[in-house]
Amino acid sequence: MKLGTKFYNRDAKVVAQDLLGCYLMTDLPEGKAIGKIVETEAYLSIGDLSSHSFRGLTKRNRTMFGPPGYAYVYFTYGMHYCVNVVTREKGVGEAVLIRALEPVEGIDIMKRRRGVMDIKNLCNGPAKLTQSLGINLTHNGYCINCGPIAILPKAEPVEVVTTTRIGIIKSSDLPLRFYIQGNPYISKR
DNA sequence: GACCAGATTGTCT
DNA sequence: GACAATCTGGTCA
Repeated sequence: MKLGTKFYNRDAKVVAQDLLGCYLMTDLPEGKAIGKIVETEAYLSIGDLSSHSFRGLTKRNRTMFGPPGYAYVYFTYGMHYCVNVVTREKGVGEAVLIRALEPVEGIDIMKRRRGVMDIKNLCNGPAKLTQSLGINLTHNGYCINCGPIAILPKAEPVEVVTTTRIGIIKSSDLPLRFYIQGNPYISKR
């Protein structure tokens, strides 16, 4: 079973919760790397001042306004990449930011790419997991499950906790951050 | 463990 | 010209 357009073409806050427990995989020449999604955040198109899509379509965020089920990768703070999954129909501008993974496969590759030995420190942050999985700007706009980036369905149901988002100033009071209850691999702060 | 500053560049005002 | 959906390494306790 594969997660199709129907799965992604829903409210970002619904998709964000449903993605918890699913597996994010990259299959690059270096090798395969898989992690379980344990933390996400939803970014909406209306009333969400911190969403990149809030000010309308720009060169940078055009992927967010594309069809659902695509990877939106952006560059920030002069040195970091973050991955999102686009939700809703083309032109809406909603996405789910993937904030943390629990390493499952290809851990040696992740360690090499990160230069860190501690497993708990490989994917517990949005910029860390992109580095571990080898994701960069060239993957922006890729269709998920038709390229080197794939998302696999969850193996078992998970217990979801809802809180406010992290690392932003505007609209930081909205309850749009979700993570798996009790999982040791989430980012903290 | 908690708090603080620095890195570094694309993008928007 | 200012700032950003962040991380790391330092200091102090």
